[in-house]
Amino acid sequence: MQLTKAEEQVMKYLWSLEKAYLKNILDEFPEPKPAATTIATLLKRIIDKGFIGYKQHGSNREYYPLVKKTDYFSLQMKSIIKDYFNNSAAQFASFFTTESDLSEKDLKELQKLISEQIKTKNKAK
Amino acid sequence: MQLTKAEEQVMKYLWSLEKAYLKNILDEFPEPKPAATTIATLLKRIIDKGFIGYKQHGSNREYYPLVKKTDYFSLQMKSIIKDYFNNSAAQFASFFTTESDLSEKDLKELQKLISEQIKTKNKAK
DNA sequence: AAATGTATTCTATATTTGTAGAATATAATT
DNA sequence: AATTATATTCTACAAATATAGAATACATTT
Repeated sequence: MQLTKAEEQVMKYLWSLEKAYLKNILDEFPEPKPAATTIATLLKRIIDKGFIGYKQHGSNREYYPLVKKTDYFSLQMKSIIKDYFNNSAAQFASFFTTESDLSEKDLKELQKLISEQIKTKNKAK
Repeated sequence: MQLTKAEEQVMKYLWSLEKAYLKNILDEFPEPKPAATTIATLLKRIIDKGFIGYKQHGSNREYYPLVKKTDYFSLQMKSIIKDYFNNSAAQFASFFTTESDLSEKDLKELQKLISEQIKTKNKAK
């Protein structure tokens, strides 16, 4: 299941905090802050969706992500690639490298990475 | 402004048709098709958001995208990269190449593309 | 133990989104 | 001219989402 925008925002704060009490998350929000009950509602919904867990400490809970940011991100990417590139990661990659306007330094960095990837693939054989 | 899921679906059909009357879009939908008025409502909303234009032909309209699919996609990517990669396309690219599990053939293809990119960059100097 | 700070749950409302019926309008067909 | 096909607008309602007040509960401080 997917997170809504508001839920995602809470997730993002939690990912950056790694673990947090309601208060800590509320503190992250810029003014005008939402009501604490709003955060509580969102936390509850995110828990129901299985993205957040918690440890009970007295009457409070210490929340922590159950899904890694990169994993959640991967899902989003897959959905975009499916929608816009006919499910082809290669097609996406080629679009991305030509359109993203990376600097020469970035491009060379990328080349190195890809070389390593290819090496790893060959080793696996 | 962003499109909602239902609006995006209509956009996708319109992108693939390039231009279309309501009927043509409706035809693209698989069974069970939505009501024609539903499509009409969505079209109107998308027009208000500025993503679609039209030419009036008698009482009908021939709709066409005002935003290219790749541009719309780029916006989505930017938003994701901003959210998950601290606004660094390079960071994203490196994550992507290591995580996307491209085939060796795809990787080599990518390398070629990037080489060309670098060449183009150098020419521009 | 009373007061205070914080969190949680329950409940509720406003807004946005998805969906479509009814009424209306125009063009093409009979 | 009447009928039919199609599209459009207006209106409406249901579901999902965003937001938060009221009531309640526990822990800490006084």
